[in-house]
Amino acid sequence: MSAGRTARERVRAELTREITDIARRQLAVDGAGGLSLRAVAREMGMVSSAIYRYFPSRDDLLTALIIDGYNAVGEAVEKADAACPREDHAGRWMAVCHAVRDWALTHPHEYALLYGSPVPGYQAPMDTVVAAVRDTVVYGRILSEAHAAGTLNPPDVCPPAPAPFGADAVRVREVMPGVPDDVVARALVAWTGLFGWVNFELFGQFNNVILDPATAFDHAMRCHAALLGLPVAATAPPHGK
Amino acid sequence: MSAGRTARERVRAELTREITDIARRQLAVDGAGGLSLRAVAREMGMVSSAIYRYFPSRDDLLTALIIDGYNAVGEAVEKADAACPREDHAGRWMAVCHAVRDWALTHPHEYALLYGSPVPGYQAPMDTVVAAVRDTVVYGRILSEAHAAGTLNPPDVCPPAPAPFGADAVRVREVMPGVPDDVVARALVAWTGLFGWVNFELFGQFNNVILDPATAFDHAMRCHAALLGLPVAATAPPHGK
DNA sequence: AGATAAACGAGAGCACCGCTCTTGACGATC
DNA sequence: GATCGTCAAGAGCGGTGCTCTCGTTTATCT
Repeated sequence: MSAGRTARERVRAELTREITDIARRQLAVDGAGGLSLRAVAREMGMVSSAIYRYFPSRDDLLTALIIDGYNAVGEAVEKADAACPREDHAGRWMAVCHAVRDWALTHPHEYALLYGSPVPGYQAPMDTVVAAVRDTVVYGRILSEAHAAGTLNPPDVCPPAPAPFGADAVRVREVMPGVPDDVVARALVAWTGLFGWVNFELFGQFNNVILDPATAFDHAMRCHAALLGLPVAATAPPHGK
Repeated sequence: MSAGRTARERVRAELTREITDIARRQLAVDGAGGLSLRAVAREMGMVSSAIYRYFPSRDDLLTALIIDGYNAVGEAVEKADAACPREDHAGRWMAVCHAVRDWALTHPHEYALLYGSPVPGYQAPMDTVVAAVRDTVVYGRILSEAHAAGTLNPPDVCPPAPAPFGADAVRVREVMPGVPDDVVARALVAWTGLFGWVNFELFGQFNNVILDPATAFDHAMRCHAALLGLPVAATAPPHGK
């Protein structure tokens, strides 16, 4: 079962992988719009129509790259979380934030493909959603464990979550069992705040304004941690330069 | 000065406007990637090359649409703010949030053009930045006035802003004079949180999870208001259906 | 072992795109 | 009335995604 049984299946898997590799390289250079099947074929010494034996359309190739991207950021988040002491829930949250930002900064076009504007006419198939929530699962687990450990003490500053929110909260709670509605709401605030910040930084809204985004980002995520009720220190960790 | 003096200038201005109108309509249907100069020309009964008399390249047409978009959302924000009592700073913040979200929901492709992934190879010229900050100026003025009125009382939950952040804070403070560093930091948190939420909602990250985004959004923005120190009520306003 | 079916690469071709260049007609200005 | 700048039109270049057909190769079934 190491690879496909027949020689044909083996070379097919290898070529498929080569296509996605080249496509990812092009993506990193030119962005999603610059991804060209013909260019991929040219670089492989093939003819453009041959690519369609492996990916029936450009969108299917994009889907493969999107799934790979979600898995890459999910894996980065998982590793960052795993490197922290289990009981340091605030540190794990901060590690997740920095992992997302670091991955986004090193893979800007892939990040844009995942969290930027959807490519026009492209409909994300169901295959993507399972990979898309890998990072969210990690995030939810941190909150869930912090709540179970009793270290999640959200300050009494927000108004109580409105009753109709409860219906949505039960769905979000699937990735953070046991967490009460008010904290679920704050979890959404922090999660959207994390990606909102990275979007601003990556898509240029901070240009000429925030010149030291690393410092500001770290502090902003600490504010989110504080609102969540995670006990967070003031000074920045030794992370980054 | 109502319009250009000569007849030639008048018809030129009119045609330029017609081009942007058609382009905006195409943008609303097919998104930024689907914007085609040839299609615009076809709809105008012109030949494609004639468009280049008015916009030297596709990117220049995009720039015009981007500037229009920034002005549109800026105007929506200004109107929403102006409709509130001056001293109700929390209400004004909530009005701004809902104005941004409502405009984004009614103009999703234009919003994506402004706040989504940058189109590959496109470099935003300087003309765009002045229009881009119209909404931010409104936001900053609300905070500045609330601070001056003494109604801005941020709860003591966040760690103090690190010293290196001060350099960036002075630039942000240009749109919110008088506001101390700690509040400037929280202002960035709230602002990125607002657009981060709208991005998630518009770009599909909430699909199958948040089914009542209006309710959740309103509450999330109230949480941000609370963190900012704006006195905010619990229940939702009569806004929307 | 031989026949059958599936998979494959190559090539031509379609309709579209952004963009450039040239040409001839029109209109404002001196 | 001549001139000069502006304009729409057309042809054309190189690029794109995608389809179809054509021989060839490979795996599988009888």
